[in-house]
Amino acid sequence: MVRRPQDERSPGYGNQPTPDLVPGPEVDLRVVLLTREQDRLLVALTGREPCEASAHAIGLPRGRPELRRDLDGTARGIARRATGLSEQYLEQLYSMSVDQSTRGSWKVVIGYMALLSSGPGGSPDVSGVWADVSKLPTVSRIDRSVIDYAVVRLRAKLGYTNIGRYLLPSTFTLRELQSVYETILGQPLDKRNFRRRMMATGILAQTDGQRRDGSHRPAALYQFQVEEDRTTYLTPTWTDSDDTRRT
Amino acid sequence: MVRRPQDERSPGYGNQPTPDLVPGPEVDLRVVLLTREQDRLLVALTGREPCEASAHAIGLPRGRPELRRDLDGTARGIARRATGLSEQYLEQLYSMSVDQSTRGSWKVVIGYMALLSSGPGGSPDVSGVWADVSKLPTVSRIDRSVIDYAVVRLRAKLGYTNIGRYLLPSTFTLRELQSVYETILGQPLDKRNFRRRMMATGILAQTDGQRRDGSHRPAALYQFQVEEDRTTYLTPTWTDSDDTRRT
DNA sequence: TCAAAAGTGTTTGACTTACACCCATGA
DNA sequence: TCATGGGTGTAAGTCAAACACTTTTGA
Repeated sequence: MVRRPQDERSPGYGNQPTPDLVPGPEVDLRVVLLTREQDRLLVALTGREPCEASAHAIGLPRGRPELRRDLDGTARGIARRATGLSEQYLEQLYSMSVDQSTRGSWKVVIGYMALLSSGPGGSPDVSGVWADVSKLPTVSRIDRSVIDYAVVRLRAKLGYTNIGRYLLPSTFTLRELQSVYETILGQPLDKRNFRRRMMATGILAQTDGQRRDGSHRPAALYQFQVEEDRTTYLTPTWTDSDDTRRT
Repeated sequence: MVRRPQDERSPGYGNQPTPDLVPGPEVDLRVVLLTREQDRLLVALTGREPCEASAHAIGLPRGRPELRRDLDGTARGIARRATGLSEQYLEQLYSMSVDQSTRGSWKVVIGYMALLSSGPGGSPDVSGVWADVSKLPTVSRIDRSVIDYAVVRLRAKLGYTNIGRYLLPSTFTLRELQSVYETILGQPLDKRNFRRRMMATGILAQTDGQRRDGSHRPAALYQFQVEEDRTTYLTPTWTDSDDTRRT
């Protein structure tokens, strides 16, 4: 209950050795670009340029912040550069500090997840390879952490959002939608319960299209009716704006 | 299905004007320190030093990354400096880019949430003020966003974790626990249903202590039995380690 | 007519909600 | 004895899970 309005503990930037003069850590963005193909979840990995300070030949598309773009814009640019396409969904994952022991400093790595629908012709092109997330090649520990966490988030968000839609083309069969869920969750789902649950959301609309896929009954094509309500995604929303006034 | 193993799009840092030479954005940490007192959720706000580039007299405790500490450690240091106590729970919220239009650049603001239990003597001390989150004084738009998002996250996590425990002392009555939930959710809860739900988690243990609080029946004191299973918190876990080898 | 995937309902148990009274205590 | 908050149980409804057969089509 006692409250000293101000005391000798220093507020704000503290009293360490004039921190205004130290340069601050580097910021490094890494994007986990995910797509789906034939019941596998694929992540885009690009080659490393020989000069880069990485012990691994391959890793997540990455980049530094660009002066004329905010974080999301930079991440989008990295995704675009890797695939030539714009992603359908982008979400920031987490920022972590990475020790650069040899330099006696560390940097901030900001992870992003981006989802890309597999078009009718299979996986989109990428300047590198699409690797199955369940059979990853050797990548750096950091890249590995970011990829693992992206999958954890994606899996969790399947439960309370319609994030799966961003891995599908605009029209799709219910079986394809179910496959997205099964691929990400890593377990089979009951067809009837799944269809009932999806229908109960009220955002699926049957089109009059059909897909003939073999010597059996064709499947009805569906589409999502409305744009997603982003508030259910529990991602912050703000205007990217100034809160300083001087200089 | 077509995959070019490598093509002319540049991987990695891209071909923009030698980004290795630009200094990169500043990194700025802000901590939403929350505690609970008498059915109000309080956030710690500290005074701004006159030289600081803020238009507001008061705001979230903040700081720059420190060379010998990682992000979480820095956030903990900021919390400690503001309260003199160590927080019970710390979680990174989100990183956002903030336009510093007047400088033609931007910085990265990394938000943290920290929870502090109100001790037996009321709110802990703070070098500043504890403000009711539902009646915030004027703070910067960024601080406001970070605070709002912290409350959103806290509210969401009440649903699937026991995060509320970090706002309580080690022993507490069920009524106090319920009050934590009611304060954060902003709505009253049914006493019987709440108690049943809490008991069903199996992590509450009744102690043989009691609390006499007025001219009525004393309440039994409880405590949480085990340390929290952090995997339910959906926060990434990794070893803070090197992934570079050269220089 | 056969193979293969599409499509369709019901039953059960678990969980959530709403709701009202007695209990122990100090003043 | 009264005022105050602590403590308890049941019934109804909703939601999730398990489960099997018929339909449509091309070969």
